[in-house]
Amino acid sequence: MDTDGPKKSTRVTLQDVANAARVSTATVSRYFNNRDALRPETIRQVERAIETLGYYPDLNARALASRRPSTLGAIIPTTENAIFAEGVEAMQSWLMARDIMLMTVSTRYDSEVEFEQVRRLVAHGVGGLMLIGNARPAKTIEFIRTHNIPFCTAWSFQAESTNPQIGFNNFAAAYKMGEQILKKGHRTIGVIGGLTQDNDRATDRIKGISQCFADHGFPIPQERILETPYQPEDSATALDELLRRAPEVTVIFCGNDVLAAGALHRAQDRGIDVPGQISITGFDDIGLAKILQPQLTTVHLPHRFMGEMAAQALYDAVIHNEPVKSLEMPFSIRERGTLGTLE
Amino acid sequence: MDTDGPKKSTRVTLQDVANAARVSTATVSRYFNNRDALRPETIRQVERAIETLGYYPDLNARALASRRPSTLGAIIPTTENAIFAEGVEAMQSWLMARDIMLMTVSTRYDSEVEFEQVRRLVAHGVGGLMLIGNARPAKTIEFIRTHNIPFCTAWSFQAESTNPQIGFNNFAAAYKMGEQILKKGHRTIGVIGGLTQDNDRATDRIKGISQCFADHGFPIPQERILETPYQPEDSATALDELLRRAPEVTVIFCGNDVLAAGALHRAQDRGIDVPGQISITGFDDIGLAKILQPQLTTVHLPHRFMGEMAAQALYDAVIHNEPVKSLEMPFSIRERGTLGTLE
DNA sequence: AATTGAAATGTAAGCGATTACAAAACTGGA
DNA sequence: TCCAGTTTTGTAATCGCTTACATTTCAATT
Repeated sequence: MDTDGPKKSTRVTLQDVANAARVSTATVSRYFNNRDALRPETIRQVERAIETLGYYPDLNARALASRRPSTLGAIIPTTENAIFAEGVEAMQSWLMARDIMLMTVSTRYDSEVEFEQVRRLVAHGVGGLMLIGNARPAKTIEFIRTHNIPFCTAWSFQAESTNPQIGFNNFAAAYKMGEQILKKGHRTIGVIGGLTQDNDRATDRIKGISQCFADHGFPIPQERILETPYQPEDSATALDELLRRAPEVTVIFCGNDVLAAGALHRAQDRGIDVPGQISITGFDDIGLAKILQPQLTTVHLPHRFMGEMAAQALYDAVIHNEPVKSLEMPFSIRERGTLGTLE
Repeated sequence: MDTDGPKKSTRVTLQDVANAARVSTATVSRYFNNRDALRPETIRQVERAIETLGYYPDLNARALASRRPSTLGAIIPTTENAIFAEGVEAMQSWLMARDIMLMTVSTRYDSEVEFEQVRRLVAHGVGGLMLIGNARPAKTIEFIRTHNIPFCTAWSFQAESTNPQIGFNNFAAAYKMGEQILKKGHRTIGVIGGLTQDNDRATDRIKGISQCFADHGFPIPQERILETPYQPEDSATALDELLRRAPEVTVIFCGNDVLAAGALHRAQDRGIDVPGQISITGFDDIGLAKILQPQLTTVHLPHRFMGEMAAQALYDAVIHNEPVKSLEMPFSIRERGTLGTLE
């Protein structure tokens, strides 16, 4: 069919450099991994050879020979909204500075897909894995443990979990937001949460707000708690449903900022003033929160910091063989425009 | 210097499977790569061995031995807003189904960083690369070409570029949006574009809208064209500046949806009705466009399709040694709420 | 039963690196 | 000058896989 000759991109190898520098491959290898063991004179020779040949090491071959992985994996529910982007980006930068590549894949919130992705990443040789949250079929963690791969979960910190976790307490954060809401005078609340199946973050957030209101004497009736998929449209629909069921609510606690955006949007569409008639709160504090009109009152999380900590933990585990230890991240409420005071 | 003990996660290897199945490693390898060459009987044996041992191939070792890469790279300006996320996600899925991993890294819109990332990905052994747009220092493409790595650029299609491109004509799309704006009766326009340095998309979009208005007899004065970084806050500031310079504008063309969101937000903050007093248009049609209130009138792009096409092109190049051929994607205007009619 | 060619399998040499271990080249006393 | 101890370098095995080539197996002919 085509006449493009075979690709002969003859890679420059260690051997080539060794030849050019008139030393052995071991010496060139040492140049990269153990430079102190070399005479300055030798270093210069090798340096020159590398320079003129334009050599750079094949990181996969290195990983194979050294039994030291050059990649880590991050498995997140979705890349299409910003919730995880910032944290993963921070992770990536941190690792990259140490010559480790982060392979990021997504699961579309499906734990079977997640399992598949774990297998794939392991096959691709990642030395460690980061997963989101703790809720999933046992086989996934079993698989990882069986293959002796360091891992941590993130975006969630649950005292009861045995996973190494770099995350925050979703329950407590939601509880705190609840207190804030109560402080503003609200007593009648509706909840639009994410799907709780295999999602401990969604679950804990709903639990947190529920517990808070119950503790203060205003338990939330079941029919005022809705679960909905992770799309603004779904959230908009949920808002309609919620107002149908309980038109008397004065505030709506949303499981995350995207849901809050959808609810806010629909409310405004229906001519409902926010926060005049109804208040709305979000969770995560992604960039979106500040673009909305009014700006979203939401729970702020240290995404970048969390990403870096996860990176570091995994790195230490893979390179220095340290156990991954859990770390609880702080959170805080960001008061902006969507939570109003009720006289 | 620390005493990190050796990691002893004994991997199950081809050899192990071969032993268990009482065949040679070549046969087991054939099981994966050339199954037809095997007797059904043999296939079953190998299958059983694989099953009981829980074996899965080391994709890096395979890539090394077969000289067939198992990874591709995508280098995008940012992962933190959704502009590229959807396309890259589609790319990823497409490739994953073919056992190829996509390594995605970001440049923060810095072409030096981009160059570094290219080097890194190449060192990590990617078989092909996707970059965004055509504007960058020559050395980057030279480097890629020198190393004989198949590549394509995306999100931009320029007749004058010699790169293989899987993208759309930003100039034409902006021009078309201009016509739409004119059709609504607007004559006095302001432009908030992204930074044009090393960014052909931002450049072409500004050129497109400018050309359109000029062609129709309403050339846009230089002072009504602003360039701003890629953050909603910057765009908000730009809006202030624009209204200071030219309070008479009736419509603002924004270089992308994020900028449009920022401008919209600020306008509303200032009590300006959109689209009553001022119209705003976006570009890209990311999820955000439909969350805003009112929804954004913007240029719709086939993100997923583009991602898949890029994946396919690169795949064919890497696996079947075909040259990467350019492909122009269609675009369309999505009329929503932020572009009003002027009587 | 012998022959033969195709089909199935095995042997062993890489792929591009790292790293025990061995050998060679320096050191500085005695 | 010689020797022991340190540094520096080289040799060659190895990582987990693929694949050219060699060998064996087997069914179909004669």
